[in-house]
Amino acid sequence: MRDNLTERSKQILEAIIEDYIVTAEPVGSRTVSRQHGLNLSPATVRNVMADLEEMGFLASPHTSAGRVPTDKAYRLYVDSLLGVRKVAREEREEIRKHCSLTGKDIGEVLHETSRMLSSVSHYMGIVVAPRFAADVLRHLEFVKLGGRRILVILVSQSGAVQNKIVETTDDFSSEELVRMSNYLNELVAGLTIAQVRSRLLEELENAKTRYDALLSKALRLSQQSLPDKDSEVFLEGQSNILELPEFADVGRMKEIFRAFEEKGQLVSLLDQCLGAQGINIFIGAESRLSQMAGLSVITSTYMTGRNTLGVLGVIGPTRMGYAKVIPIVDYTAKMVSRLLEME
Amino acid sequence: MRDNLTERSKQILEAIIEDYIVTAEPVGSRTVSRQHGLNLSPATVRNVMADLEEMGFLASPHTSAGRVPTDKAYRLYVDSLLGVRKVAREEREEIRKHCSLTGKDIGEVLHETSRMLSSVSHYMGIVVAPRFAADVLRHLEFVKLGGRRILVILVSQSGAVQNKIVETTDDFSSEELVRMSNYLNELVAGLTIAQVRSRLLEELENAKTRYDALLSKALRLSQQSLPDKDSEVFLEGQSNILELPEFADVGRMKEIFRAFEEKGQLVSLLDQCLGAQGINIFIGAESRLSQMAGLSVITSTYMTGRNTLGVLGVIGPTRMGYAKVIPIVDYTAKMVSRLLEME
DNA sequence: TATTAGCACTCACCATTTCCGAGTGCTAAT
DNA sequence: ATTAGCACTCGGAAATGGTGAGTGCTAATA
Repeated sequence: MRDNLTERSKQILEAIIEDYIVTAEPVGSRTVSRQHGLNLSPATVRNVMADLEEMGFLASPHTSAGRVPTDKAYRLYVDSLLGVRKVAREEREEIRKHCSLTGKDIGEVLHETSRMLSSVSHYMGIVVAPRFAADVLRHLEFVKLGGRRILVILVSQSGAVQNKIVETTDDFSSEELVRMSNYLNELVAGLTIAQVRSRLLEELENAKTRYDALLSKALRLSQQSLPDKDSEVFLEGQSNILELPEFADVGRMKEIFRAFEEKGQLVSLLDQCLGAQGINIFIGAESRLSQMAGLSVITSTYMTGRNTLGVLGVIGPTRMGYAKVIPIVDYTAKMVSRLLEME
Repeated sequence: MRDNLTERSKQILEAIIEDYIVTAEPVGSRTVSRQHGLNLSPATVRNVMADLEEMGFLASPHTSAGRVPTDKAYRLYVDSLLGVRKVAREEREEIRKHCSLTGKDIGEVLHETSRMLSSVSHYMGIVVAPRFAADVLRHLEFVKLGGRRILVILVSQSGAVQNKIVETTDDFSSEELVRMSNYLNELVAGLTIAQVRSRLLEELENAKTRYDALLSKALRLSQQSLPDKDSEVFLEGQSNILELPEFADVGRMKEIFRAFEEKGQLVSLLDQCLGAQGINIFIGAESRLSQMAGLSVITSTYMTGRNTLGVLGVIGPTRMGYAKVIPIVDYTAKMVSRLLEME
């Protein structure tokens, strides 16, 4: 038996995967031969299964258990076996009805999206907020707080807001602050936050401004508030995966929760998807993170125009209901994109 | 034996509690008689223990196990047995070094505080952000986003920022938006957000503004953006409690995580502490929440001047290291208060 | 009278054993 | 090429028995 699979073995593999997805139990030859249309005796199925195991698509936990699909099997499954399904009507409803902007801020919208993804998929929903630094600065404002504290507010094109408190040595008047922000708004109009950063540096060197004390202070002030915080991640529905039998073991559980508490790794994993547009799937150990063993991630990017903003998706067990979840993620990404469109 | 405890039985109870706090194992009479200064035979200790059990301070999991302190025992312990300790030097260090404001926003500061509480205490840290509505509005601003979308930015006295996207039917020019915000800033100067709300309504009725289309639109616009979101909660260190032996059971685990995913209940529990200044302790079932069985909460309020802002604290098992954690929470609350002071 | 030693008893916990059946791989028959 | 038949494997549940920490009671002791 060569490495290319016959039609039949594909069908059997698919049957095993689909059975395992719902039962989470090793699948035996009887089961396959019985429930699925293909009329084959258990013995025949066993032969095929032995081949599939040799090719690395199946594994047996021990001699007298059934077979379990490997990551390789899931990969094949999502790449070629899986028929593309549409989003079910109720799911579509639930996604749609959550889409509204008025009265919320961007963060809230993304947070809710993550919650929605988790509740529709019954796994974990994850949304990575746009990198602020990559966005175009729309508006900048200084607000005087008590004492020597100044609040710097940055608004990006897409409506994201960042604010930072800065403590100054000088005591600026409100009028000075207004003048400063007018000056700066003009200086940086239309630049991305990242560009603003270098623009400020340039300007600091500039002979003209060097002799205007107020302006150069303004430059310094805004510079202090530019360091970007790490991108926000919204991860919801962690309790959903507590229900899964494969994580009933407390040790495994701990490991996963520890991993998710440190959002950084998660971000760098999902950042890899930023480049590739559309649906992206990591199965189990494919991502190099050992903590992801047994977990799969389905992501898609959301964007305005041709500008990719961020990544959203669902994290579940490798035996996730791909056929159902993939369309959900896809549809959600599209809806969020449309929602954030600021023509 | 009447309900008032002799000095000796108090000592024994204390010994049992403290032993149980570190071991998480039922404490037997041998153990008590051996390690603690009071020279008593196991038999004597047993007699006392039997009394304490009858009085409801101890419970036996089963005949041949030691005794376990009840919630009532912990209550007595924190109220009268426990000597007030100071914060250890290293802990104080760790708390202090985290206290800085520059380059962060309020949310970030509180989030970090929660993380810090969890890492210092080794339980969960929790911080409830100030109710925005109770704070005085400092500044209000409209920023035009693409299309018919307007971003409303509200800045409170204490430096908290809320922003909301509002979709309008009219297409305002930037100049109009500036005029509108000037008008409104003047109108609501010095009022709390809650007061602003009613002030806006009043003004909408007002004859003067009724005939100025722009102004009345401004009023409606800002009104739309006032509905407060539920107060933010920062809960960190959930994985810490995964380590605790009493939650090794998966069922218990699930329950707790489910409870914490729904932050609402947590908030309403902690809101009860807003009134009472200073340290506040809930032990196990004292809070009416069934999910809190086995958990205790130590909280304190943080404030600027005599204005209570919010609540922060630590959530741990009932057998928490009270002697260590209480001072930590107390000290942290003071530091955060000082940090947010905006003279 | 308060404390303590002694002792019989209880019961969770651990390790061991036993048993069962689902599932396999092989071989021979179709 | 497929399938029936069969011996074999091995995890997991249930039954068994021993161990020891801990108890409550009683009688001796200071």
